[in-house]
Amino acid sequence: MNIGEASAASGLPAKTIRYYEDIGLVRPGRGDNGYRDFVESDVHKLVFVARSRSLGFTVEECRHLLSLYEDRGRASADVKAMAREHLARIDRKIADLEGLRATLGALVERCHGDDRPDCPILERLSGGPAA
Amino acid sequence: MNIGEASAASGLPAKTIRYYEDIGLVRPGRGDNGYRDFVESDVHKLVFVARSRSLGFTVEECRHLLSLYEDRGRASADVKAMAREHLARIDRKIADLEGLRATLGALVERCHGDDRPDCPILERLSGGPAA
DNA sequence: CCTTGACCTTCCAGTTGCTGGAAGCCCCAT
DNA sequence: ATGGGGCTTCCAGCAACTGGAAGGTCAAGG
Repeated sequence: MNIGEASAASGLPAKTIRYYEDIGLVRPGRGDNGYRDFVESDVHKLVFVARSRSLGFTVEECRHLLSLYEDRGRASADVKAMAREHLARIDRKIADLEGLRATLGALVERCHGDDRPDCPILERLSGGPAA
Repeated sequence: MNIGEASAASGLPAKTIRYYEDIGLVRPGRGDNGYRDFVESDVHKLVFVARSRSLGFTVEECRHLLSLYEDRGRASADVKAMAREHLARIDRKIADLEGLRATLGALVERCHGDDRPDCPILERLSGGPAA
């Protein structure tokens, strides 16, 4: 199948699929006309990568997960370890964002937000105590 | 003062300060030797930008905040609106991450993580119902 | 047979926000 | 004058695509 169908089947833009080929995530065959030719297993891989990406794994992690997936004898412990690491990253990110949210939220609350020029947000950014 | 001192005073790497000059966030003067010459107000701006960035504003937003800050007659409503928008973005991001966390956390829980090859995480990535 | 339009190809550039490194001045102390 | 820092510029690269230009291919309609 052509890249357009592969795109429809996987939900990934054609551009992205070409990019994934560039970096060696998929290796579709080629027809006589030079068009890429995707078989079922290629599409399967694309879906796998799309799902992994949507869970926030980096492309390199996807590559790794893919290789684990294709290694029929691999241990699930490897996968679990990666997933756990990723989970920890997510938790850190959430914590960071919640800190931000608290700080910024407090500033927004204190800003009266009318047409007067004094503004606690700018004051804090400019010179107030950090954090 | 030289870029090194400005860096120490603002907490930003010299490289970053040069970059900020490149994109027009600061415009330090120059000495006869070609060295950048930062005055107090330049450092002040750098600190302002550093704080805004650390609150997660994009560089373009920092530029905007800076111009609002320098406009003595601006309305605090403008600032508040930007901050609120940013707050909404943060909230969306947190929600996304929490969704991820839930999905991935559930998968990790269900993965026994030993040396057997079957793994619910890979199964989900490969073909299970999409989140 | 020719044209039209959709689809495919490659390659180059741009995005965001820096960061690293190379090559080459400059300044100060010994 | 020599050494070691600090300063300058410019070029490249990170992630993960995305947009666009220039051109080849294919199927349908007239």
